[in-house]
Amino acid sequence: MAKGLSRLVGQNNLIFTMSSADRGLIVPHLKPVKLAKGKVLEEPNKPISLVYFLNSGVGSTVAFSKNGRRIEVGLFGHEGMSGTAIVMQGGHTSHETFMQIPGEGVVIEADRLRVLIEQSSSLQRHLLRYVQALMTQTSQTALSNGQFRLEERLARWLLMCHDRTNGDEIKLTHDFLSVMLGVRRAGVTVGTHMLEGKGLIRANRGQIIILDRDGLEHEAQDSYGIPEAEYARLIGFDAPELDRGALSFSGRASSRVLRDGEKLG
Amino acid sequence: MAKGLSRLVGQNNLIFTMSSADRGLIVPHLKPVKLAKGKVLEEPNKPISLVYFLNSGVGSTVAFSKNGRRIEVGLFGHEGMSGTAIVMQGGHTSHETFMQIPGEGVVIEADRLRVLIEQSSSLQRHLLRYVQALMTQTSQTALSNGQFRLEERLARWLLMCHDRTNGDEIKLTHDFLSVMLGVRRAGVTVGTHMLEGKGLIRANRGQIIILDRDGLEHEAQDSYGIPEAEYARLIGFDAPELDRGALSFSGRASSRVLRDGEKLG
DNA sequence: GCCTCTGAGTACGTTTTCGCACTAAATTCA
DNA sequence: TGAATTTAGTGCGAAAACGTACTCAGAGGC
Repeated sequence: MAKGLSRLVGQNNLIFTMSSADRGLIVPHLKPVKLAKGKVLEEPNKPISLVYFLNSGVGSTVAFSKNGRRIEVGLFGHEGMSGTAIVMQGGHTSHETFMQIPGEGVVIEADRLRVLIEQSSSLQRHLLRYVQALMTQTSQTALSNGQFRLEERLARWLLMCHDRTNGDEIKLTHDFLSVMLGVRRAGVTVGTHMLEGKGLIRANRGQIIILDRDGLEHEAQDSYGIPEAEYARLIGFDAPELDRGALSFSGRASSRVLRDGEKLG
Repeated sequence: MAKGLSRLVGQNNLIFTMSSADRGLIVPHLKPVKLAKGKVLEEPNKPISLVYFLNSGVGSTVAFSKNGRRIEVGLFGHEGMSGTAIVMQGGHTSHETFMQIPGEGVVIEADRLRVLIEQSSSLQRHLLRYVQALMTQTSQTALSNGQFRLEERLARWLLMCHDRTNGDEIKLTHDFLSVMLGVRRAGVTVGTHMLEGKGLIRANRGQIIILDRDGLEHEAQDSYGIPEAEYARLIGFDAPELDRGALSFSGRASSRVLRDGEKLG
């Protein structure tokens, strides 16, 4: 099985799949940005002033409690955006969102996006449907956290990350991963060894390489897949006004042939 | 501390807090319904045709995986609604929603609601903000599932349920609760004994009575509270055009004086 | 090259929860 | 009233994950 959410890593799929009218509306307000690792895209309980659409890299949304417990509740890359509270008319959230794997994207003023959403109900609809896909992901994360074992959750997370990056190499530390999964750092080390022992990944210092994606999907049991299918249903990967046959992604292309550095904005 | 989400159990707070213009728009299309325990409000992967606003009782949204694992990802009562995928323009979700504690409410055709949302951006905004509050709840559930112990999660769940019911008696079985929390039935039995031992609740067959709400909140650590605060921020409990001083809920009223059978529709 | 720092590997007793199974009590139904 | 069913209580070994802490190795700086 090929990557579940890839079409073109390097181009934001939300912008790619909106109507050309909406794209015409939004593109003039987008500025390209480089996004370093750790860059904060949303601060908890603070009004969101900028909304980011990623072309590459991975962002993470983390919920936390006062006593310091934290866990990832959302993950997005070139298929998504930050600042969904703008789309939801809520202004901000209690979560923190930051870059986990560096990349680039385009950024728009939140106020400007608000205006555009008001102007175009089709744009609003498009972004709302993305937020619904994201909600499905969060729900599935709640299910995974409560019902799946560390190893399965690790496999799921690696798959989600793999979907959002070019190539098969993921650069991050066990320490970082342990926060995302809400487990011990040592637990991640043991977990990666398990997956390594099965020949599914190879792990070096600060790096995990996906060797057998199918095997990982099997390992993740059915903790992986539902949100990805929901995204495909709600957003899809086709440019709505181009030849569908030529561009559609139906789960057959390999990640290696999809490289593309093209940027919008 | 009084209940976190109560104003009037017996009247839907989303409808109560919308502008009177929007209320005038929606009320003619609402039909009162009784909602028996187990009544399915949304089926997984099926278009939603009816949207329910509860006046009383509690509904639950459950995510599940193919191999039969399931867990609650959303809970709502008189403060909320079913069918949020209509608001999100997604049509349906992969989850199941059903009544967990019987009650009553009002129901509207999904297609009709779609039209009303299109007509009134303030109505849409109101409902979107509710969905954001619900997302916060799901996120917090993901955090709880991954980071809190059974006893804490149990306390949290009881509090959330208490917020949405009249009085201090909650009628449900350990078996049911175990599905919601994603733990063993026997685990719930042990958990309730712990809370009972601390004098926070009393449990009989098919019934749990909240004795010490403050104690439960302390027990739940900070797994409880954030979504409730977010709901208050985004929706609130005031009728927007009435004297705020007279009706506002600021966490002082007791659940016992809030009984009210008044219904809309 | 050596030192320092960061990230990973490992160990071990402990806690939490599980899976399973059996018993007991309350409720319902015939 | 007695049988059947549902719900709750209990026990026990096993699995999973935890907290903590110490060691080891690669990478970068001086």
